[in-house]
Amino acid sequence: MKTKERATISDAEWEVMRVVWTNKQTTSREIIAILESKMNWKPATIKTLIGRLVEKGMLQAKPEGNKYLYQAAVSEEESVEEKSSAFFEHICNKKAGKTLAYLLEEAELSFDDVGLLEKVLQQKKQEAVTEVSCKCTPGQCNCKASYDEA
Amino acid sequence: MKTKERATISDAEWEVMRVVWTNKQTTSREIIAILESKMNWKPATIKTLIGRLVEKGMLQAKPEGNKYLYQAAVSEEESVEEKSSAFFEHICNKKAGKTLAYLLEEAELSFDDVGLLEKVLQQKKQEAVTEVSCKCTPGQCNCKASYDEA
DNA sequence: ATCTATAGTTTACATTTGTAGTCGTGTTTT
DNA sequence: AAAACACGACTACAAATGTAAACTATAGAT
Repeated sequence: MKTKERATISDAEWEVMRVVWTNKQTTSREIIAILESKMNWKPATIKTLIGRLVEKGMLQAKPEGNKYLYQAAVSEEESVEEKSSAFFEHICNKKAGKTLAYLLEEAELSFDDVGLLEKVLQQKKQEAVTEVSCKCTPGQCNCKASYDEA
Repeated sequence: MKTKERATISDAEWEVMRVVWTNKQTTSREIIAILESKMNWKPATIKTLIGRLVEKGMLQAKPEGNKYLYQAAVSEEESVEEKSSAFFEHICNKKAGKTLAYLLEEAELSFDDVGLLEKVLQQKKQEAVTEVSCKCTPGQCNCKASYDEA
């Protein structure tokens, strides 16, 4: 049924991706060096993850002598956005605002961040609606009756 | 190594939880009625998910005659927060602000939401720092050299 | 009292994920 | 050249997840 959608990056694989995203062009040796202690993984484990990421098309492996140079085939932004969107699919649209407020509270922000957020928020204020539309399947959220919400 | 952490709610299971969170007290019949068409799941599938959620301690099953009344054993807020925190562990602290800005842009917000967010943001402005501390393992983000960032 | 619809329990099975060992083959070192 | 090593490929294997059939007990219908 699935529209041949892009495979997802698992948590363990994500650790590897972060290394590759950080080091544009890297080797398995370097990835292993960076993750072995942080994750307490055996080199073999990391090799497996690299292999899977290549299979999934998330990593590109350029032959370099008898080994490979790895580089990301998907951007970090793109991936983060995908993962976060997936997360928001778990909650009702109407709860997005409150959830964002929560995340905001939890975050450590710089003045610049706050500035950026203020700007975006100002913009959102323009497009703000009186009532966010709930697209949930009946029975999966309590929005349908707008009057039963404060 | 893991501190006997609470099991997680998988995506499929999450669908069931949403029904239970919405209907404080519910029956498998109702859960099935709600999800069968939305998810294109067979009743058996939903029964399995319910069973697993009970095992995991996410659902409480109160005997009611020969069947059960199900209710959530964990709150939706708590669960959403856990899932979102897990997500933010995937990115460098320094990127949290930009990511939030992205999420904000993507969200459909009401005036109330904007108001709430403004309030929270004002508060964050107080506690804002000049530079967010990066806690990443070297090699997993580019923050270490604060001067190589604009 | 019997039949039947139903809810829960058990079993099933492929895929994904986490975690890793082994093997073959070049590469580096001595 | 021989030994050691490094890297990718292949294999392994348990747990989690998605998906569901089969079986069982039972409450309600007739």
